[in-house]
Amino acid sequence: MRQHEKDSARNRKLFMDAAEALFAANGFFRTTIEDIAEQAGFSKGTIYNYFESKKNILMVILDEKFDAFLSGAKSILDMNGNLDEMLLKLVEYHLKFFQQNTNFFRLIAAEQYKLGEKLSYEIHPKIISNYRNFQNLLQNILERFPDSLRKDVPMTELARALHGIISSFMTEYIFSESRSNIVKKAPTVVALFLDGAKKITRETRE
Amino acid sequence: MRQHEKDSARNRKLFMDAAEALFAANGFFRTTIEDIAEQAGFSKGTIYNYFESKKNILMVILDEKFDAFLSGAKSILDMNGNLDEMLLKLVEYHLKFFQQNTNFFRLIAAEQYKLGEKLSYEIHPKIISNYRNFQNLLQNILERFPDSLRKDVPMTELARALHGIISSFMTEYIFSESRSNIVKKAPTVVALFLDGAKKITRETRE
Amino acid sequence: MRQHEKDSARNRKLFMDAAEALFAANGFFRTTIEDIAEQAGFSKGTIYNYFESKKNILMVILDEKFDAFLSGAKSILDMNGNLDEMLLKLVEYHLKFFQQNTNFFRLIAAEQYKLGEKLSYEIHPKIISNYRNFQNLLQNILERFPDSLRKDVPMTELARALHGIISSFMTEYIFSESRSNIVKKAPTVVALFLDGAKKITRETRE
Amino acid sequence: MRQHEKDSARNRKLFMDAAEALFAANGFFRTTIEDIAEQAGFSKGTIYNYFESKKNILMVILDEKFDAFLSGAKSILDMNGNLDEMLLKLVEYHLKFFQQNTNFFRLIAAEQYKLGEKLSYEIHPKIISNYRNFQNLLQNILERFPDSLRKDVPMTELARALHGIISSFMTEYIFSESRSNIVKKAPTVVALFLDGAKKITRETRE
DNA sequence: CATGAATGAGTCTTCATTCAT
DNA sequence: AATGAATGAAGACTCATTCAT
Repeated sequence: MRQHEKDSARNRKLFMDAAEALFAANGFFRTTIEDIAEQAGFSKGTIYNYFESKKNILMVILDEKFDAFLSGAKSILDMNGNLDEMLLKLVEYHLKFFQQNTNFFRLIAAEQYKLGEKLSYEIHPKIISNYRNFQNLLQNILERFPDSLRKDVPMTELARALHGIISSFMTEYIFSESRSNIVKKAPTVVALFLDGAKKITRETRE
Repeated sequence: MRQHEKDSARNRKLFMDAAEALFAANGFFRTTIEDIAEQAGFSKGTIYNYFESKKNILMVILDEKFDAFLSGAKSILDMNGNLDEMLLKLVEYHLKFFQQNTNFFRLIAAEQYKLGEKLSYEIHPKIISNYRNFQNLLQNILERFPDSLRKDVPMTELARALHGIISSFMTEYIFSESRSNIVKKAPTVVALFLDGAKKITRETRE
Repeated sequence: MRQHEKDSARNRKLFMDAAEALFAANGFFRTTIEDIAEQAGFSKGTIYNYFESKKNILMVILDEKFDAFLSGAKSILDMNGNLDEMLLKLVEYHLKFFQQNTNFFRLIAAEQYKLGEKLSYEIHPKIISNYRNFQNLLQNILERFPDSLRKDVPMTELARALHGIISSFMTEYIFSESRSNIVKKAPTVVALFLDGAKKITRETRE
Repeated sequence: MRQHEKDSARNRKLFMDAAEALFAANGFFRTTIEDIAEQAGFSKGTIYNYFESKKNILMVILDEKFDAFLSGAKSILDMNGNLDEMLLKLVEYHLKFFQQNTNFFRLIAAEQYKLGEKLSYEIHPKIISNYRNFQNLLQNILERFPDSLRKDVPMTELARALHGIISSFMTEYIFSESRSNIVKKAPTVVALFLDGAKKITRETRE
């Protein structure tokens, strides 16, 4: 890789980081190309040497983050462990990724469903797909332990509930603008998911 | 109420319904005043006889829906019942309200975090406030049954988890564009929340 | 004249008074038809039973006031008197008319030159014409006393200077928002015009 | 000063000249941003690289012209001369400035009093202030020669009368759309102001 | 006649994108 | 590659005028 290619890659990253932060903070339509350029330390026109369009920046951000997130999550599937351990690892991974990419989650939360007709045709599927992919990973793990899980609720819905509990902790984190270590909440999330909210005699369950 | 007052109220409703649907479908910034007018069957300028500005339409929608949602939820608190029954009622209420106002939930999900600096100062607090208010209602119910609930997790987090499970079922509904009766899922939601995903000998729990 | 005709004339006057005041206060383009209607105690649409258009209101106001002003001024020409007396009468008349119609003078001062291409084609000539007509009246009087006036300056310019001095007192009145009796200044105006600002031995002049 | 800075200043001037001419010709509200851009040889949006808003263009024009006018007038005060000479210089200066900036005077004459509530709060004071400042300059000169001037009329009113005579010649120039050299009228203006319109034996006055 | 809801042409302003330097 | 002036399509909002009641 020659020098100018390294520069190029570095600048591209600068634009993407700036865009990610600004999209998250102000929304896609309220963020101007000039805002992004300024934040990245360049001037407006330069962006078009790196990205085709404003929309393209968003697409690239989504692709890179989703790829990174899912490939990391998948690598956890290859590990061994019992139900509790596996779930804990995955939940910890999600919360950690969230903590390191709060801006990004804010962004997809904000633009979660629709961004306008044209844009949404391209972006919405990415978001849904990522959402479902992660939920499938959860489900994959659960399916390895059929005997440990209740039968009266479909696996899909079990996975969905876990996904919901994880999300609720992230939402709280975003709304409260807390800076505490959310990863520590992983055991609570798993415990609530597996054992529920009711008071029980622990002995009878294990 | 005279005729023109009835018309006025009816037209206002027409605009709000149109705006709600379009904001939900295309986002606030992608939706033009002209779109809303056309959808409502009027022309551009007429909107300004009913609302001060585009932003004002959004504010009014949020206020009305949140008020309706919360006042309905509060009335459930006045009822009696055991933990399972109370939670079931509240979850059913939420899912029903969701089913009747899917557009609205899509809207607040989409605009959940940020809408741009100025707008978000006024709207974000409303959304957070509604979110917290409902979570507090859940917590209020849980607090009536301290002896039935596990002690190792704070009430706040129990309520948060329940809120998360409810949301995950609504998210699925939105993503899948399902038209099935989501209210039927209320017992599953409550069961998962209270008893968790693990297979257990029911007898030992009660 | 039947009753409804009297009402009609009265309402017409209400609209014109309202329009005159508002045009003067806010300018023609900043004044809305709704403002005028409200000020007159009617609602928007009613204006169109009395006037063809917003522009038409302005035209009618100008015509009526200019006619009144000039016909009053002309009647002074029919009187007798020496130079000082005649000028004093005319200046007093102008200042009195001004005082009773401050709004109107504010209006023509503000819209004095142009109101936009279309409008100005119709209104500008009226204003200029009135301006010149009054100046001609002044000149007519001066021309009756050729032996009393300096010969080194054309009559036109003498009349113009007098017009200027009158206007400067009205301008001061408007700018200072004074409510004092401007008519009292007539003798000063005439004296300054006839004798100038220099200190002189009065005896040598008469 | 680098090239693009020169261009920038030049373009800014182009916009201001175009705006000045159009505001003068058609009034502020009748002049559109697109008119100005076209007249200046640019397209609409470009104006906003040079001025914040349409209103801002007007403000900047007023500020620059008034500053130039008053600073030029003040420099005349520093000169020496007798009453006639000093007044002649100042009147010539005013008429010359007028001749070189007819558009501008047309503009402030047209917008002299009101431009609508908001705008007038900012612009009206500028116009009045300039008007008074110049009148004060006239008065300053007159006050240097108390023994040459009549005592029965306050200095303020003497200055006002002179201002009025000057204005009447400019008004005539605008109304007649004359292109003759108005500066030549300065001696007439001064003579009429100082000696009045009456025929006198010049010898008796000096 | 009076009303005021509806209309839509007209205006200011924003901003993604282009392109000459 | 970087710049930033120029562009012009697009959108919020205003308001004179119309017209059904």
